[in-house]
Amino acid sequence: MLNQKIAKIFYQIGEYLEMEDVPFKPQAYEKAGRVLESLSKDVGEIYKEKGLQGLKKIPGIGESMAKKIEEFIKTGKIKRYEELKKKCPVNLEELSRIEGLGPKMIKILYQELGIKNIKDLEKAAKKHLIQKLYRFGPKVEENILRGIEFSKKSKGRFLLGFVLDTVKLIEKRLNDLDEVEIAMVAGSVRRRKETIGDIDILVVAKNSQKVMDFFVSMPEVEAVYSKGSTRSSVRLNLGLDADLRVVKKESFGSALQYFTGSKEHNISTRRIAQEKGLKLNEYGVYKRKNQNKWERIGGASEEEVYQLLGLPYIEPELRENRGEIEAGLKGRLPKIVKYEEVKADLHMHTTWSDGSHTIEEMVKEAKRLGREYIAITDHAGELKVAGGMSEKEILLQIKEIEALNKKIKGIKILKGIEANIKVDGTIDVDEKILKRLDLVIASVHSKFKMSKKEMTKRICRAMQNPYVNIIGHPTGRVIQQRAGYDLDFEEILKEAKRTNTFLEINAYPDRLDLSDINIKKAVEAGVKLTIGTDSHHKNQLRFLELGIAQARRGWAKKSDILNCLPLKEFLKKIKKF
DNA sequence: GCCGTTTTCGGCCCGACTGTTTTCAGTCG
Repeated sequence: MLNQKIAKIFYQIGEYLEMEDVPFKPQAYEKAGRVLESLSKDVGEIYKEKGLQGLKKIPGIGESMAKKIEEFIKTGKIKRYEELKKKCPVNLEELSRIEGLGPKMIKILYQELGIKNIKDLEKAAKKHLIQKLYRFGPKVEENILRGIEFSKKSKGRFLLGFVLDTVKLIEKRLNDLDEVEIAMVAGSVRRRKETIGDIDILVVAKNSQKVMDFFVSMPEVEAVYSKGSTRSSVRLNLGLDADLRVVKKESFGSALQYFTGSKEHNISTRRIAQEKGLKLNEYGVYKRKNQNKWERIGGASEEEVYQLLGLPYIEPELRENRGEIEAGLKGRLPKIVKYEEVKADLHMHTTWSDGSHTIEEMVKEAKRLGREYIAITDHAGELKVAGGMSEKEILLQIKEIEALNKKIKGIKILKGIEANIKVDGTIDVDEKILKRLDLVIASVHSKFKMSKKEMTKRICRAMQNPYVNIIGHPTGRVIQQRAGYDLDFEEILKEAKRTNTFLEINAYPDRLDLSDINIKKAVEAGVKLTIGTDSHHKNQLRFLELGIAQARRGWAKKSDILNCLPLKEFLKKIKKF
C-alpha cells in the first residue's frame, strides 16, 4: 500500500518536473515509480530493517529519492511534492489519464483557464475556450472531449481470461487467410499479463489491403477508428481496442519484440544494443557503418534479435524487466514450465456445493481438455452460502467418486475438499474425515480484515494441520476489486516450507492468486506450488492455461509445480507424512 | 536524479503520429 502511494507521488513529481522542462529527472522519477509499484516488499519494512541504505539498494532509487521515501514514512508527506503542487494545484492523476493530455498541456490549461480537474476541462471544452489557446486548435478540443467520454465509459483494463479466447480466435482467422503469411498477437496479451489495456496484432501479408478489409469487417468489430494500408485500429464489442499492423517479413522479429514489450524490457534491450554499438528499433537491429549511416544486420526473428544482443531467447512471459536481462546475460535464465507439462487441475466445484455441473460432467470436460487427473474440491463445513458439504455428504461424495473412477477411463479423479480456515486457524472439518481424502485445500473465506500479525498466524496454524495439503488463493486478492489480506508473506513461505504445505496458484481470471511476484518469491524460497482453476462451471476448466501463464511469469520451473508430476508421484509428494 | 566488467562525471531508448505550424513540440507506446 505504501509502495503504491509513494509511486503515485513520484509519478506526479516527474510530471511536474516535465512541466518545467527539467531534463532527465522526469524519467528518473517515472522509473522509480514503476519500480516501487512492482516491488514485492513494502518500503516501510525495508526501511525498518535496513534504513536508508536498504532503500538505496532498490534499483532506480538513489540518495535523493531514498530520503523522500524516508520523509514519507516519517511524516506522511513529501515537501518537494507539496511545493510543486502548490505552484500548479491540479488533479494530475485524473487529468493525465485523458488520452493525449500530458504535463505541458495541463500546465497551459491551468495557467490560461484555471483548469484543475476533468470537470473544469469538460466545461472549458464545451465552451470552446480551449481552441483559442496558442498551439491548441479545434481538433485538440475535440480530442479532449472524446478522451473525457472514453475515460467515463471505459473501465480501464480488462481481465486477460475474459478476452483471451476472442484474441486467439481473431489470430487464428487471420492466419487462415491466404493473403497472410503469419499473424501473431503481441503486447500484454502475449506476455499473458493478468490485465490488458488493448490488443496488438502483427501480420506479414502478401496483400495488406485485403487483410485490412477483412480485419475491420469482423463481427466482433464495433467501431472503426482508422483504416490504412499498414495499420488499422478498431474497437471490439468486448469494449477494448485492437490494432492490426502489417510489417515487412524481414522486420517481423524486431517488430514482434518491440510490440510485445514490456516497455521497461524494451528500454533495457535497447540500452544493451547501444552498449554494443548497435541500434534496436521495430525495423531491425543495426550496426553503425560511419558517422550517420547504419547497416541492418538482422531482425527477421525474435531469436535473431536476442542473439545479436548477446542474449538467449527470452520467453514473452518473462519480459517485465524483473531481472530476465541480467539472468540472460549470465546464462542463468530458468527453464520455465511449459504449457503442456501441467497434467492436472487441482481445484474445482460441482453441484455438491456451489458448482453448476455434476462430477461426471466436470470429469468428462477435463478429460476432453487432456487432463490426466483432477481433484474435486467442493466447499465443506461452515460455508453454507457456498453450499458447504456436511461430513455425511463428504462421505457420500467419496463413494460417488470411487464409483466414477471405475466407470470413466483415461482420467483419474482425486477426492478432495476446499475447507475453511477459521478465525483461529483451525479447519472446520473433522480430522477423521480429512484423513480419508486424497487432498485438502484450506482457504480463508471469512473475516478478511484481520491484522497482519493475526492473519499470518491464522494461515500458519492451518498449515500446521497434518491433513492440510494446499493453501487456496493464499493472499485473497480479487483483481480490480479488493487487495489481498494483510500478510507477512515471508513468514507464510517459511511455514509452508517447514510444514511441507503447498501454495496454490488459483487460475481463475480475477484471482490469479498467487500473483507473478509472489510466485517468484515462493520459487526463490523453495516452496512448491499447485495450480487449480477453482472452476464452478465446466467452461472454466480451460482457465488452467492462465494459471500456467502466471507460473511462467513468476519464473516457475516444471519442478516447482506439483501437478506436473505423474499421478503416482504426485500422490506421494502431496502427503505430509 | 540515477548509474557504472570501459566511467564517481557525463551520459541517459527510439520512432511515429498529430495538430499546429511553415519546422516542430507534445504525447504515446
